[in-house]
Amino acid sequence: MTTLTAKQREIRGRERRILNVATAMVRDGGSMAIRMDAIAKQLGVTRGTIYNHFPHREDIVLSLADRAIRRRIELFQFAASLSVGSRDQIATVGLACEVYVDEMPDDFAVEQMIRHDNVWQKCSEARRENLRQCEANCMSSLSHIIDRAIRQGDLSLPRRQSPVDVLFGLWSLTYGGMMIELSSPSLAELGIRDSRETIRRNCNAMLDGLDWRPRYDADAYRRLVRRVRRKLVAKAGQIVASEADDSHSLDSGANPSFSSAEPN
Amino acid sequence: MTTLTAKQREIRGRERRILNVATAMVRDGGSMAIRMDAIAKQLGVTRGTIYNHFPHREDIVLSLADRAIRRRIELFQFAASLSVGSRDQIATVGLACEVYVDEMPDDFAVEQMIRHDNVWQKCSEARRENLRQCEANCMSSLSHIIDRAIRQGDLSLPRRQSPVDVLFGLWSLTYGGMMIELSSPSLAELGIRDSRETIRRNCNAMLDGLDWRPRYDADAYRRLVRRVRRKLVAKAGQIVASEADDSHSLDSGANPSFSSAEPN
DNA sequence: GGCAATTTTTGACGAAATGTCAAATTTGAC
DNA sequence: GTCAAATTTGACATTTCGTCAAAAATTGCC
Repeated sequence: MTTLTAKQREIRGRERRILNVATAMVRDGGSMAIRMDAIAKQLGVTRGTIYNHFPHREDIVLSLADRAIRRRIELFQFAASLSVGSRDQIATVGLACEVYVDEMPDDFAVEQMIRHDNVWQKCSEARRENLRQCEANCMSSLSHIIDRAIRQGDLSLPRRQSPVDVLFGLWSLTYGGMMIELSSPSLAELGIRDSRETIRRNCNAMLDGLDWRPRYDADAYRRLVRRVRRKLVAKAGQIVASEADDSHSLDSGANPSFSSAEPN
Repeated sequence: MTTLTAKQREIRGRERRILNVATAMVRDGGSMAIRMDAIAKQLGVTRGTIYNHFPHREDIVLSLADRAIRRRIELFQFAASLSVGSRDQIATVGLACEVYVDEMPDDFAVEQMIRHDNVWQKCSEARRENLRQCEANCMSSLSHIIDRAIRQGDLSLPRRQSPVDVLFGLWSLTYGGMMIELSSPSLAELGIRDSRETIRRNCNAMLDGLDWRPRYDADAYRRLVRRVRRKLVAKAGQIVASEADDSHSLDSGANPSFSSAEPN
C-alpha cells in the first residue's frame, strides 16, 4: 500500500515538476531552450523517463500553454464577478489582463510562443483542438458581458458591428499593447512613459467612441482600479500557488542514492 | 576587369540570395527552420561559404528583419504622402499596414520572430541598435502626423496624453489585430467575419473617442480606401521586386547599405 | 516472503545539425 | 606564368534529439 501510493504519487508529481522546470527554461530562452537532457538531470532521472511523459518537446510547450490558458480563464472569470455594471466588468477584465501579464509572466510568454513558433504544427490535433476550445470558451464568456451591455441599454452597436467585434478590438488593443511593451526594446525612449496607463486610456477611448455608457470618468475609473487590483493580484497568486512545487511534501528524500550516482 | 566584376558581383549577389532562400524557409517553419546546410545546397556552395557571410543563423534572421523594417518604412512613408488631411493620412498608413501584411507576409512574419524568439539576444549589439533606430525613426515620422493634426486643430488631446500615446494605441490595435488574425486558428468560428474591416472600425472608434476630426464617415472612408489601396499594393510590389532574385535586373535600387558579417 | 507478470527506467545508438579551421583551390595583378 | 591574397571546401568535434531493447523496479498473487 505504502509503496504503491508512493510510486504513483511520484509519477504524477513528476509531470507537474517537468512543467515547472520547463517553465524556467522557457523563461530565459524561448521554447527551444527546453532541454530534455537538462530537465531529466534536474529531476534526477534520465531522458528516457521524460519521453515517457511527453512524446516530444513541443508537447511540453503545449501542455504549458494549456495550463496557462486555464489559469487565465480562471482569473478572467473571477474578474468578471467583481463588478456589476457592464462597462466596469469589461474594464475589470482588462485589468485582469495586466495582472495576468505581471503575476504570471511565464504563462503569458508561453501563450505567445505557441502562436508564433512552429510548435503548433508539430502537435497532435487533439491538443490543438483542446486549446481552440479554451479560446472559444474564453471569448464567449466575455462576449456575454457585451451582450448584457446591449440588452441593458448601455451600448448600442451600429449596424454590421457585432459584440464579438468589440471584443476583438479590446483584445487587440490590450494584447497588442502588452506585446509591444514586452518586445519593443525601449518604449520609454519612444515617448511612452507608462504603457499600461496608455493602454487603458486607449481602451476607454475606443469604448467611448462606440458610445458605451457610462462614458469614461477618470475618477470613477481610478476608484475601480483601486478596488479590484488587490483582489486580482491575490487571486493570481492563489492560482499559481496551487500548482507550485512543494519541496517538502513529496519525495525529496526518497531516493538519495540518485544524487551520488553520476554517470561518467 | 570582367573577371573581377564577375566574382565580386557573385559574392555580393550571394548575400541577397541567401536572404531570399532563408525567407522561404522561415515562411513555413519559423526561424529555426533555416538550415544552413540546405541554404548552401540551394546556392550550390558548401556550408563554410555561408558562414563566410553570416556568423550564425540568428544573424541571417536579423538581416531579414532589417530588410523587412526598411521595406515597411518605405511603404509607410509612401502612404503618408498619398493623403493630405491628417486623419486621412493616419488612416492611409493603417491601410499600408494591411498591405504590408498581405503583400509582404514573410517580412511581417520575420518582424514578429525577432520579437519573440531568442534571436534577439544572440545577435550583436550593433545589429540590435540598428533595428532600434529603424523603429524609432518609424515612430517619430508617424507621430509628426499627429503633431500636425494637433497644430491644425483636428485633434486636441486631453491632459497627460501625448501624440505618441495615440500612436501607440493605433499600433496596438492594428498590430495586435493582425497578429491575432494570423495566429488564432479560426477567428471566423469565434464570430469575426472580416477581421480587417473590424480592425479598421475599431481604429476609427478609438479616434472618434479621442475626438479626432473629421469624425468617421463610412462613405468617405470607403472612398479613401478605394483611392489609395491600389497605389499601396503597387508600391509594395515594386519594393519587393527591387530585391528579388532576377538574374538580369541586378542593377536597380538595390543599394546594400550595410556590408556583411561582423563577428560579435 | 517469494516469485512471476507488469510497469518503469535506463543508457547506448543513429540521425541530424551546428560552427570551426587548416588545407586546397581560385582569383587577380604583375 | 607565377605568386600572394582571397575564397571555398569538407572533415571534425559537439550538441541534442527521439528510439528501443534490455535492465531494474514495482505490483499482484499465493
